[in-house]
Amino acid sequence: MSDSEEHTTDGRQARGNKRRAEIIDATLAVVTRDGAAGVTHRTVAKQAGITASLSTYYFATLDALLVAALSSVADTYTKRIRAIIDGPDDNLRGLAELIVESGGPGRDRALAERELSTLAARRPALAPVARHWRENVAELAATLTDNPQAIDALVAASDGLCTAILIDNIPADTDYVHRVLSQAIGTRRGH
Amino acid sequence: MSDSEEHTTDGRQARGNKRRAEIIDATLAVVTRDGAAGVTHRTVAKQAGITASLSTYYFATLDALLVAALSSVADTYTKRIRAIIDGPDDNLRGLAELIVESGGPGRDRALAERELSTLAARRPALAPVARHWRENVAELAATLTDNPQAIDALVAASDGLCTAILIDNIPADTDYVHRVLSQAIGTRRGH
DNA sequence: CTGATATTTGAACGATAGTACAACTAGAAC
DNA sequence: GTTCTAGTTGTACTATCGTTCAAATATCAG
Repeated sequence: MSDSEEHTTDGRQARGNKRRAEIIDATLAVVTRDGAAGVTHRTVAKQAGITASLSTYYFATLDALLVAALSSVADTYTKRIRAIIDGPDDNLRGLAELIVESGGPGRDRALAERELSTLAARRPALAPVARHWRENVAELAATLTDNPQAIDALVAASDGLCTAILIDNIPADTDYVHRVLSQAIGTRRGH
Repeated sequence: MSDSEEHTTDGRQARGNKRRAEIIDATLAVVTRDGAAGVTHRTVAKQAGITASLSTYYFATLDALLVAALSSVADTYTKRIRAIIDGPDDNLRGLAELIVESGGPGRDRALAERELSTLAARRPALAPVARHWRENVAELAATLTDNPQAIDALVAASDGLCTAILIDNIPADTDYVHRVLSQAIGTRRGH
């Protein structure tokens, strides 16, 4: 935020944006705890420590709220994956670390992303947002290989690994996840 | 059903089981249309052409109904995958065909399975059921390779591919899916 | 036939939801 | 200061929900 913006911005706009973000955070907390089905204006308001009227003031319909919250998760992932791609470290390992976060600090994010793609399966309008994650992972994969099948396999495996971690089907262990990803993309052969 | 069972079975039991199955089918239809969140005794009853009281008679709580419906999907997948393993054809291709069904005749089933695993991420009691799919696919993979990473990569990729098909991110095409699976398991090298 | 049991139906309760709306407060511009 | 606009609050409506319960009907066994 440049200085010029700071002096000309209506303070109420900033307040509104901050409040909007708080509501979205609260929504994601509710999604994590109760699933997308648990998101109501009242549950979110309570979680955010505000009145339900405020929630409806900022998000006119429950639908708008849900879409905004879930879309914000897609944005977060985009940023994270971009950072991995642009960073100095091994992209595949970075991806493995991101996936492993699904079992820890990134659990709410992973759950929300999952709710989004599940919702998108029934709501074509949401599909583009849901595809972001895949597109981002595909972009990262393209830095590792130019084989289309390998790229697609890595994208699919990444998704499946997140789910497996969410349901405690596999260990949230970076080395393990890295090995599976390597297998999928073809840089590791078991025998 | 053997003859002896037919002569000794209380007709009311059969009626009840049939009704129970109808209600579960209606539930899955509602899941497909509106998601798990759309499942209420009333919506299911309407879908099944019965009264809501009947729905609550057979499934005492909404939770019991949801769990039963989603679990039945896991059973269906188990049977299908078992049939592929036991069948005469190529297991990997059979798996590809099963995955491709997610975009067509098996869409409701795939959606329900997805709702189940999403629910299971928040409900540890459901996790064992949600893991069935994975365990079944892993068993099928074990007929193709004994490399643990390859097995895990195939399981993860299968899951991810189903999702991608559900959100129209990839073509529901058997050859394509088969190629990606082959890549993941390591039987195909791009170059 | 009677008594037991399974199935079916409808009414109703308390709770919660989405949403609408009006009044009030706060911030900004002139 | 006044006027406009954004933010905040509380009330209330209609609708739906999960669940409970009792009555009626159908099926089965003796």
